[in-house]
Amino acid sequence: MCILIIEDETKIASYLVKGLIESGYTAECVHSGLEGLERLKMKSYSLVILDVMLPDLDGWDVLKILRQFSKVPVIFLTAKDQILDRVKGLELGADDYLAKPFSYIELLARIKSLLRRQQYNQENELSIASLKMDLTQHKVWREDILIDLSKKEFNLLRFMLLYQNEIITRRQIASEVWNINFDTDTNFIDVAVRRLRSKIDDGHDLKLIHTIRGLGYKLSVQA
Amino acid sequence: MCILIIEDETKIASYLVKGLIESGYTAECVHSGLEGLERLKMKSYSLVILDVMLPDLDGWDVLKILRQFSKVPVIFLTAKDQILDRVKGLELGADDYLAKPFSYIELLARIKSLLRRQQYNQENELSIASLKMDLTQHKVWREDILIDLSKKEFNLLRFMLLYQNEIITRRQIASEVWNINFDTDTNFIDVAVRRLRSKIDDGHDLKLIHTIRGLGYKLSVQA
DNA sequence: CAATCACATTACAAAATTGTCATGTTCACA
DNA sequence: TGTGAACATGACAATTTTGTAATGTGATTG
Repeated sequence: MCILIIEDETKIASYLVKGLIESGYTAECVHSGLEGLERLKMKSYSLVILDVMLPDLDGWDVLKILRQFSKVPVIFLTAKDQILDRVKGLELGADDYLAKPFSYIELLARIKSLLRRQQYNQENELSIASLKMDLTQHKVWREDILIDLSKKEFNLLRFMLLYQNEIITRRQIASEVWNINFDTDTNFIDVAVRRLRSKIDDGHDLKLIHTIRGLGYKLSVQA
Repeated sequence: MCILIIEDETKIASYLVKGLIESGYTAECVHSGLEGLERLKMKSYSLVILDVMLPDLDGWDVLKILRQFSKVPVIFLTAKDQILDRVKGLELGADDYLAKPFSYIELLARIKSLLRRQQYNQENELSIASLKMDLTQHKVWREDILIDLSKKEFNLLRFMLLYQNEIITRRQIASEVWNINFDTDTNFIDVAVRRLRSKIDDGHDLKLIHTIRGLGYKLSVQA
């Protein structure tokens, strides 16, 4: 949890660093936009607090360049009555704003909430056609409709998505999804596939799970 | 899915770009280490194919600098009999190797597998003390021992981890984990917490789930 | 074209999950 | 110190998930 502060007013900067460290974060501070970008390229931070008024590049430019290589959340510090600039910042991809002078308590609350949102929303998606899986939230949609899958169904579908457009054998499925590395005489995989189909393919014209006779199954748009 | 090729032999480079594009990837190519680093700073790639023999910086140096700001998977192209260098590359964080001359089919297989591993392993962890949760793999450990949680138990624990060190009320839990936004007269949350405790705290001296009498619960090291 | 093989489908039962309730325990305060 | 409120715990039942087995269906092959 390291926070980078880009702020040229040393009073404010050291006040922030001190406060954040007391609050349990690691905090570093630089006093110009270029220095800030340099640091951000070399090290990964959890969050950036960025002042608009800076000696070399201004905050907007820093943000614009930053967004070309990083999605790190940014809290902007703007002067009191630059409300109009909010639009500008939003377009560039800042995540939050705070007008100077600001209350430390409020800043801390925003940091907390931003880090939490960040952690939660790190999108980690697998998809094919209209089928989407969010690995982090453990959710699946077909045509944007949320589908409730059981644990085994979810794991099976994740495996199929990972190997989409490739034929996967029952043996592979048994090994990866059930951790069973020998052949069984039952058809539990067929049944599992059936159940998955009933949830993601039944009622749709475009089927995604295809049977490859004699080999196994394949998740793909075309059979 | 954009792949960056850093390779000074233009013949090999253009052969690779052509092949990868035919295989459905987007591919870009630069002919020196410095150029490569420049690109990698400015844009995010899914994978890098990096030749060891380069005109300015050699592959090892490129990798060393790259690893300071990026975790992008790298496949190394080394000359035939530099087996010893494998160790060197491993230490620096390369993900795979291929000895020149290489077969395109083999390269493609390695790319596929690397991208897959990458997608699967994007670690997305929440943790406190010896308790770890991997959101992507949907797994939980205490003291590195895997713990099997039910869906509700997992969601409850995720919520607690997200709000660790803060007091969370039954009302909040009901809302976030059960999507119940009114008060019920039953104690189902108490029971759920009990079940979670039995899996993550029972048998450990250091308890992580604390009751805050009159308010709710708190996940933390200190009560 | 019939026999067989591979897979689909359904039904059933075992196991796991989840919510409810009754009862036990602990804590705070009178 | 005793009493009630707040919480813990264990038992139960409803529900869901999961594996097994029997039967149905369609494709392939001799």
